[in-house]
Amino acid sequence: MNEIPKTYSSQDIEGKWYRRWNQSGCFSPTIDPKKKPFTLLIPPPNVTGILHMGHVLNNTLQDVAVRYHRMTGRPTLWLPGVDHAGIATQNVVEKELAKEGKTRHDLGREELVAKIWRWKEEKGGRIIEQLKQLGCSCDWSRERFTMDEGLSRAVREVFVHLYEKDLIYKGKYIINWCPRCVTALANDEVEHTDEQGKLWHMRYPLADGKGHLVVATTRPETMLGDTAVAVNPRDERYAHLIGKMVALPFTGRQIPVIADEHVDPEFGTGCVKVTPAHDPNDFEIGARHDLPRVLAMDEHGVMNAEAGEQFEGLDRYDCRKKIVAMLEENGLLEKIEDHEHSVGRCYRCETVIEPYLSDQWFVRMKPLAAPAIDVVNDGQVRFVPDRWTKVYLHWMENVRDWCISRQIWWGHRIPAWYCDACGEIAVSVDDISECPKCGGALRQDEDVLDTWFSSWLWPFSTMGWPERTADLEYFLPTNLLITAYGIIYLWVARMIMGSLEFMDKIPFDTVLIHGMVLDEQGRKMSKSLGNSPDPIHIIEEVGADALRFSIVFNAPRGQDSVYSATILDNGRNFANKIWNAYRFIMMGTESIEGLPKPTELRLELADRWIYSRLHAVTRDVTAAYRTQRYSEAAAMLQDFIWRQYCSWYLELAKERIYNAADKVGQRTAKYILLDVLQSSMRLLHPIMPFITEEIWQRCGKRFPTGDDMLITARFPVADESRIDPQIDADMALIQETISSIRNLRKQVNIKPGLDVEIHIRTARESQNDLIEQYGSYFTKLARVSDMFTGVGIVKPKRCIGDVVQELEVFLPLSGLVDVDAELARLQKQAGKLEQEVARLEKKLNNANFIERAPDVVVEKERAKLDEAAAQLAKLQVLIADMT
RNA sequence: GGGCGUUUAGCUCAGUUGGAAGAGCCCCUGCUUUACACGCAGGUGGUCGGGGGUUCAAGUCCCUCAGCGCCCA
Repeated sequence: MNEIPKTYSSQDIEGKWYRRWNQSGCFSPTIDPKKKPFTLLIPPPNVTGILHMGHVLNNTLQDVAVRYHRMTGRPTLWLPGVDHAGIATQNVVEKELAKEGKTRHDLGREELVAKIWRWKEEKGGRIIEQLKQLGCSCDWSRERFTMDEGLSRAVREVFVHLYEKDLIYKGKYIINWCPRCVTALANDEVEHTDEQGKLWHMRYPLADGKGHLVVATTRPETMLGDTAVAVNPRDERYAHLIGKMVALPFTGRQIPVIADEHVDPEFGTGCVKVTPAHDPNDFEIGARHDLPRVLAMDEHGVMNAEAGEQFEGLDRYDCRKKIVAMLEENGLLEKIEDHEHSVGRCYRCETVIEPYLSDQWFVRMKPLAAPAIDVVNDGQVRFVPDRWTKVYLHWMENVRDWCISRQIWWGHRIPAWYCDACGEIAVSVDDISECPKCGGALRQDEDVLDTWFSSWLWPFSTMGWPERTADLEYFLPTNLLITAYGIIYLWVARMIMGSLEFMDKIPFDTVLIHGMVLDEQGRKMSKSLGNSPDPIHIIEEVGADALRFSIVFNAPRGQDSVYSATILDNGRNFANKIWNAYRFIMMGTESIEGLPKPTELRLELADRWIYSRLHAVTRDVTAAYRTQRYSEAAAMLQDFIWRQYCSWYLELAKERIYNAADKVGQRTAKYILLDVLQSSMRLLHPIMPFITEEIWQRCGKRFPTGDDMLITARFPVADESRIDPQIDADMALIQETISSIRNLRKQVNIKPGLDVEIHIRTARESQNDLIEQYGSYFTKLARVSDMFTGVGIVKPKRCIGDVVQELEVFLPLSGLVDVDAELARLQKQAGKLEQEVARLEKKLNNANFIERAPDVVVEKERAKLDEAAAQLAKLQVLIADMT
């Protein structure tokens, strides 16, 4: 048996098991109408994505959920896929083009799209392979891509459906515009940071020549697009100005002073310049007051003819300089203040976003939001932790229309056609070439749809919709969605709306929101910072199991978690510990023939105790898995396997394993070691799938369970009748006494190999019986050669002592004792007890406490006081004897 | 500006219905004990951010202040 290596090596094991699982078909559920399925949808990663720590956390949690539920016998589906990530993917390919000195316009639309497809086939979806290395048990036979034929069909169906219901419209609106990428951006593609800027206070002369007013702005160049000045209607300072005209400097235009509720009188001067074409708030003010929209800039951020001759052709920042200089010259600059404000930048190229008025397609969100609010309010869809419900509802109740068009080529082209002859706009699921109205030629809209416009259909498009499929019938609504809080609005909320609109069903009933993985400095891990370690390197070094365990252990429910290399030690060490427990059992039980029947076992205290603990941990871990408290499950299992099974049970079992004279004892210990190990592997499998499968398979040769593979084996069911408080208490007394003896030995530096004599004064006969019956435990774990126990036992003359529960433990000494050190130890212990006693006495002397606290609590406190007082008295005797 | 979260051992963080605190890592001591030094045994270490309140009793509920973080505007 020496071929079992001393150190666990994940290298050969992980790939081997992944292939076997995959080949066995167990990742694909069998549809069984009699059984309730468990279904989980992957948040599709980008086709350009590579695995980072956030993915590791997100997908490990999903795999834990999936593996747990699969083991409970439910047909379990984890439906995987990737999305086409419009802007990101096109950018990757355009960058390659740029190296050749070309732009997309050199290739043309068709060729560029073909090139991106080729890139996708060759290099895209690498993350899928990486998820496999992590151990994700997705049903790869159902893998989807948002630009698959079926999903593309779904996108068109939805577009047409919404257009026909007047829920999609085309219009001019302010959107996030990147002048460098020359496209609209989704909200999530804009990164906001607080930056130090300036607030310019500008004087706008009144048209009647009677003075001026002052407006403050962070973007002076936008004044060229101003079409009004707004004040709050309740602001008495400016009431007299409302309705007057202002002479807008440098433009020759006169603009009105208007009153609008949304103006904050406290901000700046209380007068706000209104630029409807260049600011989202101003756009809304403009809409309310029917103001003209002057677009003073082109799509590249360069001032256009509307800006006036002297500014046309200037870059927006050059224009800003010029405006400020001219204001100064003309005495129109009141003052400049430092001002910290939020600046939006393109997440890809970091160019400052320009709020920009342009022609875009929108989805009307209010009508879709209403039912999606209801299903959350009435509990059909539940967020975990609950506080995210408020975040969701707040967004939903203030939802704005969704800009779905993007000025790029990679994605679902908008299925709208324009007839130049008659001006008709036709929308169609299938491509059309003739105007349905006049028969004239058509040209298709150049834009593509936002990637989220396909992602929001994910719950049903992946299952075959618009076809009516068996999958849809069986698996929808799905059960659990696990995702980070960053995409509650962008994805989660929209899926709820989409599913209700198109399927008339909720997409899932539980949404588990987890935190972000931060680096050691508390920063979000991101590609641009380059602060995420490569999880694949980690897997190659310590194994996926170690990574998974560490990350789950470290990620409490709903909180951000910090990743650093040191948290990996925990998982790696734990894997190694499990491996060595297995190794010992195999080596130790090698020569023991066969297995006893359960009825032939001769159970002793430690056996009953480890089963009591096993059933308790099974109960608790089951509850944790079911309620998505995965880090708690990890902690409970580590404590059970390491602290209880390895440190106590396994050590105690050694005596019987090595005692060939007692066959029954030997076979009993072997049986229980194997039984508890294989049960533990079942409990731990969802979190550490590879090592548990490997060990469980190897154990199975000696301890057959009838199951083929652990991945599909039954998850243990707790038998609470085997959780025995009396056994637990007896065992605790012995454990504490052993710890006490070890402490005493250490106190006087007795060599670990040396046997000692121990005297124990007990409080009751039953305790004598217990300790004497299990004297061998003391021999083994505390190196006790002779033990004297009894209620009336005399304290040895030269000894040190300790108090455990109601027991007094004495260790006789032959040599000298360091009296001072020993006194210090006892006095420290006594000091703690004195505090405890004082505290409890105070409490119990409080009439209010006795009167108002529940009787059980009072009784408990009284018992605590009795025990503490008794212990203290015994310690004081020991101290007195020392002096 | 609005909202949410967070502040517990040197570090990273647990702590489900209120009954005086735990883990991992670190640190100190001893150990090649025939599973494991990625280990074993023993040990040090916390006025649970400050203040106030409710309660017989608060890390746990309420108010307030401060720091940090995130989301929305």
